[in-house]
Amino acid sequence: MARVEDAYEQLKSQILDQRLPFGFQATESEIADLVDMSRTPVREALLRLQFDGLVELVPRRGVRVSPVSASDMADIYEILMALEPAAAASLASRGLNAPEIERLESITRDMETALADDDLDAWAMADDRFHREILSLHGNRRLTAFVSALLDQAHRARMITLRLRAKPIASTQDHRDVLAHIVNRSPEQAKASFAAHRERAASELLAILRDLRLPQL
Amino acid sequence: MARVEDAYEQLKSQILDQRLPFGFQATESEIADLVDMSRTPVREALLRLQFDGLVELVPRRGVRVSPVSASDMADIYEILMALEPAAAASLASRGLNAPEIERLESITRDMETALADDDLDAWAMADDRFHREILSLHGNRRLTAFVSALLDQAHRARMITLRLRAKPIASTQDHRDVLAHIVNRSPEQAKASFAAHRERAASELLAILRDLRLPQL
DNA sequence: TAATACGTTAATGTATACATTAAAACAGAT
DNA sequence: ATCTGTTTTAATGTATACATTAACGTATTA
Repeated sequence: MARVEDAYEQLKSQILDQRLPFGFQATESEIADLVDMSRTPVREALLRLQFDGLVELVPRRGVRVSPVSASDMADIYEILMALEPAAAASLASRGLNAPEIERLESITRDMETALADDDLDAWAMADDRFHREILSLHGNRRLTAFVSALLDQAHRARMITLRLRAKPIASTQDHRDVLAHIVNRSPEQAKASFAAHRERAASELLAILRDLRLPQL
Repeated sequence: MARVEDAYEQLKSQILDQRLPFGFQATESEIADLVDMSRTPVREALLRLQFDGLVELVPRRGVRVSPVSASDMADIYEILMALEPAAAASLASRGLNAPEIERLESITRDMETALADDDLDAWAMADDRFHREILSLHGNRRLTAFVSALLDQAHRARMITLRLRAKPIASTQDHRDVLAHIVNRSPEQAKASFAAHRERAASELLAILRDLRLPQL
């Protein structure tokens, strides 16, 4: 399934970095031409992207890159606020070994460095890696796959709002706190601080989306 | 997409009621013959079932109906324990109108009746409907779709263990409690009782699976 | 002019033919 | 007899041809 995988990755990365912008529409044949293969593997890749929530296969009209509305983002953050703190608490209660701690430490340091350097792209990347590393350490494959898809869906909106808000000093500190609670094996505090982290992120993001009058990006 | 939908529904129902048992294997062509259509729509249906976690497309060996191991069930219940209580709390905090309450009441009564009649199949069906109705009332489409898939995955294991355990008196009372807390608009209590409900269900189920030495069903 | 009915078009949905490739079977050699 | 290399086979992966059908445009009529 090299072709399917290839089409999937190409299209996904183009959607995530907005080379294929919100609302972009095309027929299956056009997409097939775009990635230079037949409709069959392209269709399969598009179905996967639809499951990921990144495109919609609109009957008769072709494929549309899903817009991300404020209400979508609210739904997504609601789920993240339930799942991620639970995963963090579980990690805190099982405890991490030294290399595992170092992985999270390293990502957190990268984030702090990026913040100090005012490198928002690097900051966003480290932020993402931290969240994904927590999932990966937790090890529930279903949870990882689902949350990962949600993080991808949120990605575009976050990149848009990243430069429209104050420097993410608090968020960076949040990560530091969450990590400390996990390392200290304090499940309840890890959960609470992660929930607070997401709650802040959600309310900031939604406020910006609404202010911009971008209910539908 | 009538064919895809048809194949998907046929196969899904056959998997859920174990006419296609755990570990059943077949090639795409055999499945296509089974449902009397070409491989194309069948393949698409199988991909959906794979996303649902009900089958695995094993390269070169065909499609296999996913076994449900104790560890899979543990993963599934862990997610349910984070998401369902959150949904119940959210419902409790927004409040339900009369017809919405009546829907949940009616399902709960059905469950109590089934328990009194010793009709375990009817009981299981009402149990399932209660959980799905909570989701549906909550209205987060992503959450509904995901949890719904998890409930389907858990279905087979639950049906196997249903007759191997004591009558589900406590679970029935749990639903009654959760409903009361939602109606009373007590989010924290709704969340706590739902979590307790799932915790009990999970530990009973996992204990039976392990006792039966069915780590892999 | 507006509305409706009909024909055309273009997109997906489906079937099928073909290419690719991994596994199995077999043969030969050590 | 076993291991290895090769051949065969059979399954998926892919391309393509075809069927179906919804949308659009056009023409006719009220």
